[in-house]
Amino acid sequence: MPPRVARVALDLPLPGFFDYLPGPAQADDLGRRVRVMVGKRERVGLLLDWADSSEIDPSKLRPLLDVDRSLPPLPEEIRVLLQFCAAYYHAPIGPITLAALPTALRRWEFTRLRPDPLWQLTAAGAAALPQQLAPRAIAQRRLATQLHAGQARESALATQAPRARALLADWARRGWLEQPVPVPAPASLPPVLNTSQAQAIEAIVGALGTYTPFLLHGVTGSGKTEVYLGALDATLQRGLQTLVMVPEIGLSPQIAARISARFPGASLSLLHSGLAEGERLAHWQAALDGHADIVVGTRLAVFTPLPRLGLILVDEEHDAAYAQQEGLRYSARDVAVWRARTTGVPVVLGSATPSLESWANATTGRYRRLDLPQRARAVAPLDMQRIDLRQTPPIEGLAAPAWQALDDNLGRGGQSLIFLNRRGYAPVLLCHACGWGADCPRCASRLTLHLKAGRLRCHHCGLESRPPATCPDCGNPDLRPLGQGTQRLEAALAARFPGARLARADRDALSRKHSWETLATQIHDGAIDLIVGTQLIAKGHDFPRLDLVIVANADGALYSQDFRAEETLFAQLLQVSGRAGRADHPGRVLVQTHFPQHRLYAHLFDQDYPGLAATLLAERRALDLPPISRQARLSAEAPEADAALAWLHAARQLAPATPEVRIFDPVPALMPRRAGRWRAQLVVQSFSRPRLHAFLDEWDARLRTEQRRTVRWVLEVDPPFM
DNA sequence: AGCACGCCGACT
DNA sequence: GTCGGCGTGCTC
Repeated sequence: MPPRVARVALDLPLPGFFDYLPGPAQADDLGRRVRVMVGKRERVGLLLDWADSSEIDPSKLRPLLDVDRSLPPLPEEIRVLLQFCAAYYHAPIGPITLAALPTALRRWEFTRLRPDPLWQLTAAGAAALPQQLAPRAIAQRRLATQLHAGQARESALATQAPRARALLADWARRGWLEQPVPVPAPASLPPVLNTSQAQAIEAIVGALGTYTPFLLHGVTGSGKTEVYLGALDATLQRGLQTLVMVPEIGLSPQIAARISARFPGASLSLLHSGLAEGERLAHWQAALDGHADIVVGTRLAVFTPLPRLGLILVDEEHDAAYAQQEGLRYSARDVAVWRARTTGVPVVLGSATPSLESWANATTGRYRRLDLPQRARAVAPLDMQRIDLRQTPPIEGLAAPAWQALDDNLGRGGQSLIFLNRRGYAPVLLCHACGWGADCPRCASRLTLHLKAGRLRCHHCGLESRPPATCPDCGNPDLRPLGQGTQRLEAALAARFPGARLARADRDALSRKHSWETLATQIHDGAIDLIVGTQLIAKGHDFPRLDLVIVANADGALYSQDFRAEETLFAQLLQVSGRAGRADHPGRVLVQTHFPQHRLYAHLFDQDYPGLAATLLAERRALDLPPISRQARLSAEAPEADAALAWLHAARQLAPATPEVRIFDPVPALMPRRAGRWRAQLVVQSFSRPRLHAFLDEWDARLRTEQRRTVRWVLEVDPPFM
C-alpha cells in the first residue's frame, strides 16, 4: 500500500510533525530534505516518517512541493536518535532535527562547496611573483606575500583580495602555483605505552562491535589521549568510523592535530559552530558519504550521520559544555551513550574528574572503569599548600605568601599563573557613606566595574551603564570598588612587577578571534611570565614551562546552594593545578581560602577524586539527590513578581498522581530576577526513570493545553544546574 | 518563529 | 477619513 501521509520535521517551535500529502515523494525518500508550504511561506523540512492517516483534517493537507535527492538521505539510525531525543527531552522534533543539519541545508538552494584547494608557489612562481606584478596592485602583492610564507588554503587567501579565486586560477595556469599533495606528516610511532594504557586499549578494542560503555579515568598527564589514539587505530584498521566528541571549539584543533599527526592517511572532519557555513557542510557531507574516517566535533556533532560508525569517544565527559543550556536542552554526552547503545558500538567517556553520574554508573558496573593511575610522563609530584586568608588577609587580592612566591618564581625566571574566576575590575561598586551598591536594575545581581572600558556591566543580562560619579542615594563622591576581578589583579601585578611580561586570559581580553591560540602559544613558548585568568585557562592547552599556580579565591562554590558546585569546583581546581610542574622540577600550587579545613582541599591535595566522589555520592544518597535519583525541572519566568511562582503552583495542581514521583514546592530561582523577568522553578524527582517519564509525558500534555501567555515556561529533563 | 487578523490613537 | 501600535491565534 502506498504511503498516505508524509510526516515532516520543520523548524517551528511546535511539538510533533507537520503532515503533508506525498506529492512527488517516494517511499524510500525518508530522511531527505523536502520543500513545503507553511501558511504563505515556503520552508525546508526533513521527511522523517510515513503514516497511514493524519489527525489533521484531510482537506487541510497540502502536498510536498519537492524532494532533494542530491544528498544521501539521513540514515535511519539518526532519524531514530532524533525522535528519541525529542521524546526524552520533551523538545519539539522539528527544531532538533533542523539544528542537527548544517545551517546551509536550511535553505532549499545551497551552494555545494568546491573542495578547498591548498596552494603553494612553484620555483617559477617564487621567482616571478612579486616582481611581475604591477607596483600598484596592492591586493595582488598581499597574496604573493602570503604565498611566500608557505602553503595556504584558497578560502584563507580569498579573504585577502577581491578577485583572489580568479587570480589564483590564473597564476596556476602560468605554472606559478601548484596544489601540493598534502604531505603526510611522518606517521609518529606509537609511544611506548605503560601497562594500564595498554590494558585500556585492549579492553576497548576487544569490545569493538558491541555496545560497551567505558569510563576512562586518568589524571592530567596520565596519557588518556594515547588510549584514544590506540583505540582509534584499531577502529580505522577495521574500516570503521570514529566520532570524537570534545567540549569546546578551542580544544578541537588541538586534538585534531594530534590525531592527524598520528594517522596522516585518515580523512578527518571537524565539526563545530566556529566553522564557515560551507566548510561545515563539506565536513558533514564527508561524514554522511562515509568518506570521513574520523569526525571531531562539539555537542551538535553527536547527530552527525556516520554510516560506518565503530567507536565513540567523549573527551572531558564531565564538562558542562556538553549540556546545551538554551533552546534545545540536551546532554550531548548522554545522547552519545544512547547512540552507542542503539548502534552497538563501544563508547569511551574520558576524564580526570568524571561526572558523578558516570562515576556512579562505573561503581554499579553499568560502565566498565578503566584507570590510568600513573603519570605517563615523568613529572615530579606537586607541592600544594593552602594559604589561610583568615591569618594572612589579602593585599590587592593576594596574601603575603602568594606575593612572595610570585616574586621568588619571577626572580628564578619561572612562569606563574593566577586563577581567579571573576572577570572585570571589581565585582561591586559601593558607597562608603550609606552602603549603596551598584545593582543591575533588571537582575538580582551586582554590576561589575570594568575600569578600562569605563563601564558598569551586568554579567547576567549584558546591561551596561556609566559608573555614577557620586552616590545616587546620598551624593557622596567616595564610591569604592570592592573585591577583586581579573582586571584589577592584572593592574596590581603590573604595578608590583613592572618588568614582568604579563597577560590576562578571560572572555573580555580574548574576544578577538584566534587570540587565545596566539596567547596559548606565547605561554607555551615562555614569552609570558605571569598569567591572570578565569577558567578559560584551565582547558585544553599544555603549558610545559609553568611552575607556579595560585588559586586566588575559590571559596564561593564551597557552601553554594547548587548541590553540584563542589563537584564542579573540584574538577576546575584539579585541572588548573595539574598545569603546574615539569619534568625537571616540581610544580607548586597555592590555594588561598578562608576554609582551609574544608574536605575538598584535602582530596585536592591528595589528587584523590575517588575519595571525594565517594563522599559526595554518600551525601547524594542520604538526600535522594541525583545521580541516585532522576530529576526534571519546570522553570517559569514572567515580567511581574510572583507571577511565575503563582503559575508553578497552578501547574503543581495539574500534576498527575504518579506513585514514586516526588513533587517539590515551587521556589524562586537561584537568580530570582534576570533581564527584567522574575524566575521560579519546581523540581520533580524519582528513583524510577520510567515512572518519571510517564509522569512528565502526561504533565507536559496537560500544561500545554493550559498555557497562559504571560508566563514563559520550559520543562528540563536531567537539568544540569540547580 | 513568522505572519495574519483585529480593534483603538495621531496624522499625510 | 487612514496608517499603524502590538495582543491573540494559527500554521500540516
